[in-house]
Amino acid sequence: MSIPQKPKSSHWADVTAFRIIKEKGDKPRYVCASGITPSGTVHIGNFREIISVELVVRALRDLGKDVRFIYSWDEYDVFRKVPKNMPNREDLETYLRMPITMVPDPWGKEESYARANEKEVEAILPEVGIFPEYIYQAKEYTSCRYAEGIRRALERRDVIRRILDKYRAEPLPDSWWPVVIFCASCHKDTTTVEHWDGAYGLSYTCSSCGFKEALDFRRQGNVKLRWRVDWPMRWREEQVDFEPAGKEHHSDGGSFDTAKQIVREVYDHEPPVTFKYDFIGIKGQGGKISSSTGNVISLKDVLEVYQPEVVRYLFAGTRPDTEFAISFDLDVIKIYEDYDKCERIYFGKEQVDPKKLERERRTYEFSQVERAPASMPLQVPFRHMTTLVQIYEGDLDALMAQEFPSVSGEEARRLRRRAQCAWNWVTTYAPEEFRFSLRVDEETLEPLEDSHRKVIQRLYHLLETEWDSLDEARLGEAVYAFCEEEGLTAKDFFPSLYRVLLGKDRGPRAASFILTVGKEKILTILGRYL
RNA sequence: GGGCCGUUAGCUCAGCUGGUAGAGCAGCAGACUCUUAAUCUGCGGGUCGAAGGUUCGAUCCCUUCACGGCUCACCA
Repeated sequence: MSIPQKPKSSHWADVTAFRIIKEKGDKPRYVCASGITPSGTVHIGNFREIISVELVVRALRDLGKDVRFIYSWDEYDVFRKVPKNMPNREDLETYLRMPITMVPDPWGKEESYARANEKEVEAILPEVGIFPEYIYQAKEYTSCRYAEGIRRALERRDVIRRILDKYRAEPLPDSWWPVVIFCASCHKDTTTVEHWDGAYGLSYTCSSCGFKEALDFRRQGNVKLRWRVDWPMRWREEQVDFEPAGKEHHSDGGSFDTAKQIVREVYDHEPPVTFKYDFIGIKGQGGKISSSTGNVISLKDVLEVYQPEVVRYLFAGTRPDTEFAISFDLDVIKIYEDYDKCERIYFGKEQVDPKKLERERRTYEFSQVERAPASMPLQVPFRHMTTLVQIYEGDLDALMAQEFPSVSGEEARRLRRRAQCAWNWVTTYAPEEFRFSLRVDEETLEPLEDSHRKVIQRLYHLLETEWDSLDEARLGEAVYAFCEEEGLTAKDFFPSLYRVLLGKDRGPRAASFILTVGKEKILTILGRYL
């Protein structure tokens, strides 16, 4: 197609896309890769890798480029230890040293431990609009796809050793090989290479079961390259143009660094364009995650509180090399406000200086699961949503039907999702002051002094007769007037009102709250005090 | 020891194709005879870690230094 003169915007994903085209040249197709080892629950930190790639993929596609987006499950890897958050830990221990694809699923649903971890991710990525092509490395290895790559590594093992030794405290021993062999009999990696025939033949012995054999790795797939060699080999195999990596891989002597050297000196190929991404912290979560995932925060957990667009916004709006924390505390409200503001800017409802405009618009586009809506969706602030959702006691169907009867389609889906998140947040993470439940079905009466009861009664009559003409200000004034006439101050009275409505001394701003709750429910409750 | 990243208003941070700094919260003042991160309006001016350099001009580029943090030196 063509090589653009400058990035589409100053957004980091556009800048990276521009770099890829500039460094790799004008290609009919670009390969962007991501990958992790499913050796445990895939957490939100791992998610940063895949969404970072996805954003760059989008940026390239927005430039009219054809992109292959691959996600490698590096699952032909040894089961080293049993993670703390797994069930049936003792059973799992039997499988230590085997590839994680041969360890059973501790939940007993999937074909393997690796697959169970993979499935969880694959099932949820579509929710945030991410659709990579998955590559299962155990399948690739066991089908002997990488035989040539393995042979090359064996041939140049001295080169590899020299590269790795530059950074090691202890040089690799003479007996070191760039491969790991899983015993064909007991499946463990406790094997020692005895001999390499200079081509495709390897012989080994297993210290666990005593098994020994000579194999041809063009026909037998239990030989794999060690991580630091495997990565560069696959760069060439898939012709990868772009792949980011965590900061731990990016320092000198880190695996990305050595892979860069190995791909050049062993595989005669250029490394992909890259950047490093920082870790993700968690804030205000306080160990409230369900026991099924232990203390590991996964994308699923984040989606309980943040609607998909906002999750994307979090990552799209932060430079990858910056560490940030995902909050589960009061900051959630602020994050939603920021997203809504970005949305308003995108739709021209809020003015911002031209420099920021371009970036904000792009961030909004990148935040969308599919594409940006044609017109601005109805915005219901998260804070307000927490009130609504509690009035309806989590009944989202009723909430949607009664509060937003005219909203439909995608707009309704987003709103409903936000309502669900608000409910989850209120019930799980919000501070106690945020929670309430209307005493619609609670028949027990609060003991009230006469003057307080009188104000309640007068309020009842006012609401009954003039509901349709009341607004927040008028209602507020009226309540105050009633108090004064009964010789009460607002400060004295309001706790009673809240006890009557919610069974506690405090609650959301009274006037707007009453109007939001609705005539029927309010009169039901207040009517008990007539 | 190597590498990387920070150091900007009280706090949390934006600002990164160089043109003498912004936002939120806090704070202060006023409005509202209501209350949860509760409403409205106005205000506040920080040697942009330090010292050099490049430039007509640097928070933004280069060098050095000081703090703080992360990471590799085992595996993946």
